Amino acid sequence: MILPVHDRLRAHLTRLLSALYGLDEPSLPAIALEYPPNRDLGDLGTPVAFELARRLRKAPRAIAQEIAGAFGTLEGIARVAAAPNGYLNVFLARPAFLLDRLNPERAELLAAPLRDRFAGKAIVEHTAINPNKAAHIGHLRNAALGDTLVRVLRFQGVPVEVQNYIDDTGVQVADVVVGFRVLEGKTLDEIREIAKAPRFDYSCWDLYARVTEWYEEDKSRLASRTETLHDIEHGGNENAEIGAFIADRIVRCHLETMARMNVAYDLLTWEGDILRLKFWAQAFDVLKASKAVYLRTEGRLAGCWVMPIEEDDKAQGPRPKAQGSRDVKEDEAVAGGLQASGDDEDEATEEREKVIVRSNGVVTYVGKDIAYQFWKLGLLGKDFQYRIFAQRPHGPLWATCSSGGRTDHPAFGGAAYAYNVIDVRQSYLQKLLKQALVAAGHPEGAERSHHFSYEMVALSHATARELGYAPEPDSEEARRPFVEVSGRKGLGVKADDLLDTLMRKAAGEVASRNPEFSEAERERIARMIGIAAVRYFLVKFSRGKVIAFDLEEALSFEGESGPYVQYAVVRANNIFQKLQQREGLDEAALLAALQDVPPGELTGEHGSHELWSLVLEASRLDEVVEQVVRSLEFSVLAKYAFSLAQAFNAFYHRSPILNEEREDVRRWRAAAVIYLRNQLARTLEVMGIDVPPRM
RNA sequence: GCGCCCGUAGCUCAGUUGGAUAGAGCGCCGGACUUCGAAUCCGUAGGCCGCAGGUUCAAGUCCUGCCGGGCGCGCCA
Repeated sequence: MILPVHDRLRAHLTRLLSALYGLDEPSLPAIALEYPPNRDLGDLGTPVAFELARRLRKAPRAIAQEIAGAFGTLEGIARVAAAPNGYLNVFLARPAFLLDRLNPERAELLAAPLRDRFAGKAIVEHTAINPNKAAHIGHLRNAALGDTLVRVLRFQGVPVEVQNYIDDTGVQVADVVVGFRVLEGKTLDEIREIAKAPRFDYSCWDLYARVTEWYEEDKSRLASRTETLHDIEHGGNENAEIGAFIADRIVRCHLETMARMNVAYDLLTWEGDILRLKFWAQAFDVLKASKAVYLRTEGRLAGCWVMPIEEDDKAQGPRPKAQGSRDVKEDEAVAGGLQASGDDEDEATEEREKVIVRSNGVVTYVGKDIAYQFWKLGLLGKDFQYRIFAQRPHGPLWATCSSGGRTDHPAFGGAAYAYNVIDVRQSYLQKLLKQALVAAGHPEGAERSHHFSYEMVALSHATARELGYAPEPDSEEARRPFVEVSGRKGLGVKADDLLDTLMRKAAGEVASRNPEFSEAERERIARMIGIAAVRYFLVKFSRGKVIAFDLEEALSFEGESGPYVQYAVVRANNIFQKLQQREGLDEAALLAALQDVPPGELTGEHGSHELWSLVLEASRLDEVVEQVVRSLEFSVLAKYAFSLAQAFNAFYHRSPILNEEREDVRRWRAAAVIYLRNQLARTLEVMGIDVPPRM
């Protein structure tokens, strides 16, 4: 870890600057720390002298020299130097730096001061797939980002509660119910039978596409959707029972899929429970009391409870589009109110308002979400009941329920921070959520609510073609850079298909290199490699970028990929296996004797800083994680893992470790590689990627 | 119309508290396996960082305007 060094150095420089120039701390510039382009210049550097130049009326170089001259001594710092261009560069005490980090007790001491920076629990909500069909590649992006967020927060010591929101009462479930009952004429018992076959979610995927087609052939058929939806909302009838059954089974399929990706949850929150437990009524009281919403008595919104939308956004001309839940836009509206009235020009001057409760008394989607968000932050004054949804090796998976819950559940909700991992198309709604919090007198709640937004996954033309989809040669679709996924049309790469393909390919690669492996061993390792490939792929792009998913590219195990990083760790591990075999020397024994070995290889006396560069770079994981949490940009983490692996591979190729003849050199190299391997494995863990024993 | 996002090498993308010489993968071309594993490594070629202004000691990064593309804006969810 490098952050303790940053902190110590900043504190020292701050004291130094105020003593040297009589500047009081608040007026000091922030001390930026960076890494000089090469280790000859230094290990850390700061341009602080540039910032002070004007104020002190001195040349940056002179300031840097003064600081260097007055620097004194600081634990862990070997020396400082003023560069001719004005940078102040710092050289670390290299052997101590590495030894500290290889000693668990010392490392613990170093990390301790950074531990208590975060107070309170964070809730991360992710995945939230409509429980009516199989998960697809877009859902995998959500889960991979969400789960990585969970892992980086936990890395920092933040207690995290992972929630998966299940929209069991929405149109999409209703559509599949219509499919089974009306198109297929099935009863609940028959559906139960169908669901016993593997991959029930796949059958629903196809059925859902067929229902959509069926609606399109004759719009009057949408009446059965409306009727079914009504039944589901009210409960106590066969449609509701079927809907509940389907949602339950599909959620179990989704959980299996996500488990394959090393993704797990603490709690499933069901929309049905939010309705049944009248969370909304509670939130509504709060909003009314704080005047955040009010009843419209005239105009076209007469009879609606509305929330004023502040800010400059005077959007008009609504364009009909999406429907669905968290994973909205994949299913475009097929019918029903497709024509916007478009005759409200005369009301252009009217203040913008968002309807929260319709004139018929039914709450909108935003309303339910507001109630949920209030609960997440402990501002609702109401709680769910809880049941155990499934048993897992590491403990039960809990789900909300409306009655008959258990008393021995952990405390859920009431978090200090809430992260909602939902794609960018929901930005508007997420903004309203924060506004509602502010309006209800909880600005700090809004502060602590984060919409983790990301762009969608589309398909490359090549991959769409492979799936049997070819746009009209001269159409607009054909000219676009990618093809949009559509649950409605059933066009998309199913998550399990992708995972199957990846693991099959990985198994082939493993078999060709390790023919002696048992089938079980091969499959186990292939699984780890497959996961590494998808998870790395989904996280390496910045979140604001549309991924044009290309199967061939995702299947690559070479170059910048998850398996590349795994390979580096596996090779490093092999070195130490050999060390044990050849010399009977284990890692602990090797490290124990290190203190007395001349450290020339590490300090650069042998003419190269390469080994030290590896150590320094490997130590930056905590800094990278901090940057990742600050920016919520995980591509940084992926690039870090890759560049570290790359640096190791290059080093490994050039410099013998076990076969090095000079004893001291061999030992320091081995020590540095141990540290690098530990850090790289840790980095992979934060990305949800395992390290195979061999590959 | 208004808001948000994207525009960097042939392709796909990093570069997200403004800092020292703009990077990687893929692809192309050429090299390295009797050595700790070639899922690897080394080398060559490839750039008005969309355009134009501005701020700054310093701009791919911040500000303004424009161009091109995507998304969003409902008594849907």
